[in-house]
Amino acid sequence: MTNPNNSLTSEAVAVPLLDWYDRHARRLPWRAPPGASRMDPYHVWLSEIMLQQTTVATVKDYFERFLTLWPTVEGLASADLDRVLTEWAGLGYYARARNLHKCAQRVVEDHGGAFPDTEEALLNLPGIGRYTAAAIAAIAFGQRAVVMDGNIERVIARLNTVETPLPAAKPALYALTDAVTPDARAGDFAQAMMDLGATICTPRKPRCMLCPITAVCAGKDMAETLPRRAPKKVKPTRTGMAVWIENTNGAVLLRRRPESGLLGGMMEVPSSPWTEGVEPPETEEGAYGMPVSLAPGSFRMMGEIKHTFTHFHLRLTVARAQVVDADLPKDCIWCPLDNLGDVALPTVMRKVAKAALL
DNA sequence: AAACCGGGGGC
DNA sequence: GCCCCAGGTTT
Repeated sequence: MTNPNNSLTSEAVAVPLLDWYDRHARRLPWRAPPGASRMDPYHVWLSEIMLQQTTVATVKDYFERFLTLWPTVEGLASADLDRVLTEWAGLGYYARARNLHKCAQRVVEDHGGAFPDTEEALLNLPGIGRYTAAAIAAIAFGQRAVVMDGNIERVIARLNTVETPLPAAKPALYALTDAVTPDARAGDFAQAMMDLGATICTPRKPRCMLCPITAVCAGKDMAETLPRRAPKKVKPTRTGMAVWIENTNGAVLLRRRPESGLLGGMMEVPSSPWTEGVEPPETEEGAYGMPVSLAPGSFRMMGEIKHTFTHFHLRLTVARAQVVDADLPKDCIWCPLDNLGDVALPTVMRKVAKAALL
């Protein structure tokens, strides 16, 4: 691939970068120690799915926990989806967990339990897009693949002073990444670029003085301003009221959300609809009409929690009440307070629980 | 193009 | 503490 600005070669970038990587590579649970045998594709895949939209520090414990529970892809494939969602709780983007489970089953059923070793075949698996297919091909199978994620986009935009805003700049950034990707050690190169982006070539306050490739970086004097981005949209605020309903056995009423959409398949504290542009409800009238009768006088306001999703802010008032009688639909359970840690509760609902129990 | 979450950094 | 932000896949 020709180099569009005709200045940066793979050698000028990859040699000092890989040298830095060999000396400073972070020891991570999913990374082979230097000189060790190749990583298990199952481990590479699991870590890459978790690392989508999620930081290394957050992923570490989840990764080790998943491998303890399911040491092989066959084990994960035969696990209950609800168990996988429970273990995934807190990582966010729960469609990833559903696709993870589906992908494990496809690997077992269609590929005899072995991950395919081409980008094209990997791309056909659920939850594996362009980035993850390239990363697995390079890291697990030693192939030359062009790996592009947000960190690498940033490093490349700065190296070449690309001033076109994202996402329009993506094709140019891909070509520039292709131009500096070496034939050998493409997997280590990709990991080195991502490490560099995470620790040195950071979005704000980049540490150019510590950068192993600062000598060949065209953008080092304007690094913090790159890459440029199209202006972001403002998020609206939605409000509602969540009602923490307890029975006399010390259990709380939880409901499973629909399989798809926001927090798909996760458990929730029942709440009123989340509506935009109104003040959060503070009376019983705002409560969701669950098929329960509440003990007279047991309804109390417990405070308010805030949470932000991809496309809106949420303010939920939290109320607490005692139940007298209930005829629960199938998607509802009574969860003993001691078992709250063992259900698929997303972070926003853990905030609700905390407010209700204070 | 829009939907999809949570944690961490900067102030 | 409170913003503000970055970040792949699917539809």
